[in-house]
Amino acid sequence: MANEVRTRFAPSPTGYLHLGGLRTALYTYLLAKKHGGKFILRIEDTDQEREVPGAVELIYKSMRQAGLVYDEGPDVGGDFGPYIQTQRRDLYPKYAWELVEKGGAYCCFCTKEEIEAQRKEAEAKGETWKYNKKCLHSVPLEEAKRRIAAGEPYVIRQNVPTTGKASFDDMLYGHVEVDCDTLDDTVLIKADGLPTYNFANVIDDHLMNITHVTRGTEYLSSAPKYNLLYEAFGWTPPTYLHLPPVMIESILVDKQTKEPILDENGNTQPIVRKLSKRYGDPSFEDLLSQGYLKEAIINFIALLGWAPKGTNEEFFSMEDLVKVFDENGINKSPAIFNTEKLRWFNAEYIRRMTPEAYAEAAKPWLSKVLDPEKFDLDRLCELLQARTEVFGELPGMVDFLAEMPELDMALFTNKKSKSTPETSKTALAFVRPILEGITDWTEANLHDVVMEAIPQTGMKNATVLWPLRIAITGRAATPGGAFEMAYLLGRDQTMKRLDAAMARL
RNA sequence: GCCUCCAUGGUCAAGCGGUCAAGACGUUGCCCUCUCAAGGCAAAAUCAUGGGUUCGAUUCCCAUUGGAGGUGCCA
Repeated sequence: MANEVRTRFAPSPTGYLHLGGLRTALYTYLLAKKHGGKFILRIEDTDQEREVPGAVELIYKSMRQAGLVYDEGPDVGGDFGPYIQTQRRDLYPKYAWELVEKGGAYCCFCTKEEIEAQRKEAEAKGETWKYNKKCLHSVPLEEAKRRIAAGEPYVIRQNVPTTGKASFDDMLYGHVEVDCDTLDDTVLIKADGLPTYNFANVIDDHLMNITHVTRGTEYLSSAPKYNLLYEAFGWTPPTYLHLPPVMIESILVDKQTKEPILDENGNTQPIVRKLSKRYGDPSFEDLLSQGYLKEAIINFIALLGWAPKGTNEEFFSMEDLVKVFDENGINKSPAIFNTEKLRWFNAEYIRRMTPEAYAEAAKPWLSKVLDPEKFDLDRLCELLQARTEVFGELPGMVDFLAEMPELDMALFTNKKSKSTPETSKTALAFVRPILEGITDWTEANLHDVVMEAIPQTGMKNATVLWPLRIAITGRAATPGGAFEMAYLLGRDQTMKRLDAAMARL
């Protein structure tokens, strides 16, 4: 399989997998799978200072939960391992030296401090800083080797041509070309001996036979430089697919206090920014724990900045996505994460569940506030399914069943049902004995008996039923009407709450 | 500042020289109705601006404006 497509998702373990990363992983997976190829996970942990403990495990977990099964990776093995860059550390210098011998790179003995000073100076003058190739010109290779042998710290820099153009071709963005003189001689091997991303990605992608490189557009402007590296090695560059970032619209807040920063008129200021953990934007894990379905999240995230060709269909399982995915449908500009649409997708997936599956998913949430022994949770689930957008909101929707909330008497005044405290008082006085007379406390009985009696009052149904529901639930909105609520509460609770409300009217 | 990329409603978007410029979310109204949902129906809302090219531009080119990214011994 010489032409087998091999893609890789290569996160650095600096925290959880946020939605932008998840989408990159998803597209990378889909690209491989639609060609029947392999999807590989590689951990890019060459920046040891930024590494967060436990982040690697969290990545594995998130990938599994999302259904992004990788064919090769640190915890599943493969023929091109190791798949963690720090475990490949001995590999990189060898290639770097090969490049040095070929003239594509050189040793640099300038210290971080010297470089920093130069950069500051250039910045003060408003110029773009670029390393001046001092060590390339002033330190011959033999001398460099001697100094290194003597233990002097050094880095290896890419030797970018000073003239001409560098370019690459992207599946989405097409041909991208830059003047070499705008490019800096970036560090390939750091003083700690580890490679920078700039070098490691090229080496590893080549060594792992990666055919398609997918990554964020933050690499778009440095990609020509990577191609220079491929050329210097005499390697064929991979096919590139750069993906725009995912943004979120929020309000401007203080980074420390998280308090909104107001403008001169005292209003909050809307801003669009990249999704980030720093501001507490939800990760995949967060959304799952809030009660979003993974299928809904994946479906939503797939459609964020991408649309399938030739169809208006919006619902796709992972299998569907593999079939229908087409990189040409990716939008080139950043997409804004829209919580409303995610909620809708989630609600829609919930409505499409079988009642049994719904009940199974909902009961743990309901049990947080309701004793399963005391309530007919199956009936409650039936009522709740069409009203559930996010499972995490369930407890707040039903807690009034467990305990009667503080009754707001203003609720007895309602325009639509023509209710006033007076009509409510009358209505409740009328309904109470009827309810009390019902011995078989079923929803159907409650409904039939009360509905049959209402015409005697000369009031419309709502004028009688609105106050009843308010009296026993204390809520303006409930997941069902007066009869459903009365049934769920049971006879004792219903009568008790009714009496308490009547006493106050 | 410099470099790269991008630009259709509030959001996600279809479109790829001739369309009354799809669809979805959200919004608004109506219907249904014992509340809220769900469901049904309807509506408002988009081609950033200015120049070209063309018989004809949302579509091609240029500029402007706006946005994103890069400019690290971070990825």
